[in-house]
Amino acid sequence: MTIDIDERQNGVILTVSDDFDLDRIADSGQCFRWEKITPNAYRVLHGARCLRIAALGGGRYALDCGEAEFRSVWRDYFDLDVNYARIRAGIDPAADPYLHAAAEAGKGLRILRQDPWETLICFLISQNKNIPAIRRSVALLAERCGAERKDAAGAAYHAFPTPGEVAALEGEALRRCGLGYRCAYVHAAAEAVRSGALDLERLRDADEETTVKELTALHGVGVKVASCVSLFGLHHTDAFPKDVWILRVLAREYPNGFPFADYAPYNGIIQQYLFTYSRAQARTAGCGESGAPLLS
DNA sequence: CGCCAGGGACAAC
DNA sequence: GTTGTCCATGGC
Repeated sequence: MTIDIDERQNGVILTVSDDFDLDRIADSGQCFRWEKITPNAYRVLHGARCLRIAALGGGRYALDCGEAEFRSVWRDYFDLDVNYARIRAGIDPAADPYLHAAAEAGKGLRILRQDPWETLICFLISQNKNIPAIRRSVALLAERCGAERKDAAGAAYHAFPTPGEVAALEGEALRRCGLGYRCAYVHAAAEAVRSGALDLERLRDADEETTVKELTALHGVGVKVASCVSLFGLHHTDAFPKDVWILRVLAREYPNGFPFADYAPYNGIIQQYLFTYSRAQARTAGCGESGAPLLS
């Protein structure tokens, strides 16, 4: 696997030999602030930053940032030092044809290294919402209290708000972001991070048991949301969030249990293939499968 | 309109 | 430990 950078006048040209499909990542339910701006380009909002990235075909991408910013920020964010094709190759099609099909269908997915604070708030908001509704609430929150900035093209965007900015919001202002009963959860989490009572950076190198224990101490954070923060915000690639779609797959395809030992420490990446495959199949199958009961 | 959503708190067994 | 109910709101 190789990545190459070619600096141009208004950005860089990135060439990647590994899995990297912008549409698959944007629709994977791990990030909620990617905006599709043309059929093959996105505006990617990450913390206080914004990047335009366009797929040119043949593993080439145009990014509107300088080489230094690419090396210090975006290379890490897109997880470009991890070889996803090699991880997919570890799936034995004979041993698990279903997972193999899911990984083939999900080829191009990567687990972004998002900011843990932003990830915590996004997944706190995510509970009992569908993905379009999560996007909407997160965008409203950023518009409400995130600093207004300009991207490289001069277009405005809002930075993801800081813990202090969210903690300072009045209850009514939070409620207008469509947060419903999650308002108190979001406010308390912001205060915990602002005050230092919760140190997310310290969890980067913590084991999974410690991570889940500390995160679930927050009101409104259960094991599933904690696992999402772990996987998408702390890059603990073995974390395995179980939402309604994954529970459905586990019940239907793995009635005797999922073989986690076979894929450690990449069960989180495997989980992402199963998640997107499950949702894609429900959509193509029409309304038959999607409403199926969770068990049997 | 009714059902569902990248769930979790809480009470009741 | 497991199960049922409720939560506020929007997508489809």
